[in-house]
Amino acid sequence: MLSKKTKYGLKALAYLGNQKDRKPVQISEIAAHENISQKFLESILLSLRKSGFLSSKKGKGGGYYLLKNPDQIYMTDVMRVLEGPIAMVPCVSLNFYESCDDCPDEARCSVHKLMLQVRDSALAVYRNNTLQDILCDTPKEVK
Amino acid sequence: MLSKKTKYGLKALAYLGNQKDRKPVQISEIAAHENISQKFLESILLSLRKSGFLSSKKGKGGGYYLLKNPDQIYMTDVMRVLEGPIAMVPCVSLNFYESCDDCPDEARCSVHKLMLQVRDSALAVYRNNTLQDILCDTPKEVK
DNA sequence: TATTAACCCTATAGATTTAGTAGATTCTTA
DNA sequence: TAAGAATCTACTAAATCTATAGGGTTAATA
Repeated sequence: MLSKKTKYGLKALAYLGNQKDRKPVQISEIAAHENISQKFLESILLSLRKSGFLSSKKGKGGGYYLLKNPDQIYMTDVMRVLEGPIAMVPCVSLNFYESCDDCPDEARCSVHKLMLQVRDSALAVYRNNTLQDILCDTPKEVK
Repeated sequence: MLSKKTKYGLKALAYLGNQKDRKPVQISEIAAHENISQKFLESILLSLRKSGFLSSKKGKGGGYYLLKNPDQIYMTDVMRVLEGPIAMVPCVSLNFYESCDDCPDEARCSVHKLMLQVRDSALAVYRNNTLQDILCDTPKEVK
């Protein structure tokens, strides 16, 4: 299951991506528009800022804004920050690899065999989508 | 993340699939061989039996055995029983659909747009794999 | 009839998720 | 320089999920 953190994070990024300009948007506006608990969203936006997707401005007229163009923001990176590993088991993870302590031989492990394929297929989707591609009214171009 | 239930369930199915015949195999044997908590495995095998993948025999010489040939056991079905929905959000689930109460328009939802692709790609993998395909020493045939 | 092994029910520690609360800090504007 | 607006930080808490343990019951076999 996708965590609400990821779901809200994606929605917030999309909301910012749909803005005409890059003027700061307040947390309260995003929260209201996307039906998100404001305080929860606050912590999500913070982690998106710390990982370099967003920047923020304090004080009056402040808020959050995208640091890059939507077509430069890859879902692979966003998902890894919000949801964590793309792989469903650590032993097939590219960025968060860990061997299973209960499994004597990865090469002969059924779970490994299957989850490797699942990881690759998910990765293909995330690599093929930028924030631009999932904005509303933006039909996905076939590459 | 893949739950241990699913991981153990897959391993148990694979263990049974690797047997030469279909004689009942005891829970204790599978648990020992695959490093699984016996009690936990018990409940997993029970749910696999109730969903029609396995059958069991009580008493001496009893145990669990596969009801079908490994090449007739599709990962799509196994995953749905063990892990639940294949989709990461209910609003893109084929078998467990639920609309999001916080989302006014699915067609214009970024999360929906992305997760639909992820579901399809995962589904493609699960549909293309039977238990036979993930057994050890069984190279996956290209279809 | 004794043994064996699946079956079934209950409880629980621990982790994770999803927030809510309170206050501090920083920036902008008047 | 004061006031207000907004982010930032830290602590807490409820709710759920996960993984496992315990113990008694039922059915099959020898």
